[in-house]
Amino acid sequence: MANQAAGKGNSIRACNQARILVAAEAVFAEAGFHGATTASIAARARLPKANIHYYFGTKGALYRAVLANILDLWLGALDAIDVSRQPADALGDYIRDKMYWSRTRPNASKVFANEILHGAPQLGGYLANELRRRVDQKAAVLRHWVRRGLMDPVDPVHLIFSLWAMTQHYADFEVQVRAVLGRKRLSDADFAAGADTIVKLVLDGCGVRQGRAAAVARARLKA
Amino acid sequence: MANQAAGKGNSIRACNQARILVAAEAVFAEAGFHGATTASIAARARLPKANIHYYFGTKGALYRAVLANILDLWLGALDAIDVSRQPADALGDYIRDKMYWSRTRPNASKVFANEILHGAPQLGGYLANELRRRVDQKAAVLRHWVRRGLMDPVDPVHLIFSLWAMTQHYADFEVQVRAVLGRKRLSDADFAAGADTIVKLVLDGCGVRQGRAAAVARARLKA
DNA sequence: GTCTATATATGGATAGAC
DNA sequence: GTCTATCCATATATAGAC
Repeated sequence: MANQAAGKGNSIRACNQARILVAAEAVFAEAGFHGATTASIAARARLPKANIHYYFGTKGALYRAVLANILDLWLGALDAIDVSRQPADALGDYIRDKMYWSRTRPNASKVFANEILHGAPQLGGYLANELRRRVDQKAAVLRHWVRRGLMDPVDPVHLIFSLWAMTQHYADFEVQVRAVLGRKRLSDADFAAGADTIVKLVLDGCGVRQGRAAAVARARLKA
Repeated sequence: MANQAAGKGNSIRACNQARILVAAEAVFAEAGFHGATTASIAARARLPKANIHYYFGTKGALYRAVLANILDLWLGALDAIDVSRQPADALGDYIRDKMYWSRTRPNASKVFANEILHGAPQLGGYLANELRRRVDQKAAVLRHWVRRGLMDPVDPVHLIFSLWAMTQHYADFEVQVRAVLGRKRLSDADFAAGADTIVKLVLDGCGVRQGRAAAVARARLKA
């Protein structure tokens, strides 16, 4: 009887926790940490307010759980920038990947942006450690491509900042993008046009040599 | 007597209002609208809390006053993109101008970013009207340069989004930039390196023809 | 015109019934 | 394990003394 209750309880638990996390991400994205209320999160999750505290203890703990989910997403994205690949493919894929997340998970991007905007009180350690190390690795990859003559000498870390800025803009500043484009909702075509523009800016802006041009650059380096 | 009192009162009034506005911009930037408290704004302005309400009525009215100040700043920046100028100069100046504001008025940028991030409840009208019209004008200028062969065909509106995103990133995501660069404080040199990277990305990314190359492009168009 | 002291509302958190 | 009812801290706003 206890086991059955526990089994059923765990199932309800997992389901309710997931519902709360989804609702919380949306509410934190819309209103920020202080603007979000446990009542509004509960209402969106269609659960009584006390359940929020039952499952996550405090509003702060729930917020940290939402952030942890988002970091999992963010960590994977930089994988595209791999030294074994062609810079054009790697950078193009990374940009389109980030735009995919801006389109499909705008709330995740907004919660992250809000956290950074207000001084990263929860993520300070993550930025200074995991993220910094990861960016340093990817900067080394970009420097390698520069040395091999596959792209112009561009400051790799500032380039990465620009990649983040341009792609996340479509999630974080979505209201402004919609207003300026005169759209009620951003379409897939809008995101594609944005991605194309960013890819061209970055590939031409970094002087990325593709195909025959890359081969010529390699040959020149050997001579 | 009444005049003297009024004169003195107006002077104190102007001074206190200005102090409150400066303090409010900083607190709204750090904490967002809901996170900011009238008490913390008053403390930063070194005035009693009740003065905030005496001068601005409500917290919301004070917030709108801060936003209005920021829009004055923002409106001027796009002036650099003028049809009578060379695209390289215009785009370069615009980028360096925006970076200047990110460096010297990061709080203004953060308050604006926070407002947009959370759906622009106050600025929705401004975005759909003034800003949209202004972007449309500047997009026409960029299209003109494209037609004259001075730069590659690039979607002008998405290009403007990227310009905003890359430059404002250094104010809005300053904590992340600092953490990744391993700085306690961003130096003028850091901002200069960022600006140089963005200028190169944009000028080369848009295939902006300068000097002799521009003359060749013009000659080709005539032939 | 300035500021202290307070009214009122909201929201985070919890006790205790079911 | 779930939820109603309630406590208490915080924050906006104001009344009224100076």
